[in-house]
Amino acid sequence: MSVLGQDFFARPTLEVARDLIGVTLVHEHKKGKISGRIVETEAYTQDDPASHSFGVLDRVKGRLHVKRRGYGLFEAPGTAYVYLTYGMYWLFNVVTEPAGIGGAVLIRAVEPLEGLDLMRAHRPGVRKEKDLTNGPGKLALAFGIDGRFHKRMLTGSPLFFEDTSEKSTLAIGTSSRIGIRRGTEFPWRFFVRNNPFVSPGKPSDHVLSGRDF
DNA sequence: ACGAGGATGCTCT
DNA sequence: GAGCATCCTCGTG
Repeated sequence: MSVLGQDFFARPTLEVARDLIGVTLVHEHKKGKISGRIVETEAYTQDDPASHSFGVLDRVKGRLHVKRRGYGLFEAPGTAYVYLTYGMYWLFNVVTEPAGIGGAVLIRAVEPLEGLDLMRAHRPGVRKEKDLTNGPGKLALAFGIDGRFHKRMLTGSPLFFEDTSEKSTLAIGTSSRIGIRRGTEFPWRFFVRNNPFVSPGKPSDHVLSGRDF
């Protein structure tokens, strides 16, 4: 087991998204340790109409405007990009590529490993274990991740990624991404095949699988 | 199992 | 004012 450092994230976004499958997400929470195995991710790149970084550079004529949404995607690799969607749910991303290039990976689902009691406390009313973390908004709630983590470095405590040795045996599928209107033609969602902890959402182009890795 | 509809607030046009 | 990288509840089958 080893903690993933900046060099892991300073690579092409698609590679990072694929390689994060099987990695353990750890939050050393004040009330106890929470962890889960990542089973679903999505890649968002700079030249991607679905990404918050899309067109940001052009619209300000080459100069980044700090207040604009998407600015955080140009931060150093391994930085958290956390934002509120639908006015209610935090979505947790990790910034990829060298600093100055706007890419990130959305963590969409994990399989709970440690801190199930804390997850349940953060997700009152949830009955089945898989419903604790089988979606990007759900896992943020279960892990206690919110806007306070925006722009924080994810290469050490309290929130970080831990590599494991069992990854190579995982059957990884791909599809178009979920919940987007533009960029639906890109198969940039990665997930563990036949894993019950993957989110129930439908890919935006209604094609269930691309090629496998 | 699956689909429709509402919640809710920030960003951008 | 529209759109949003979502989730929950409540229908029907």
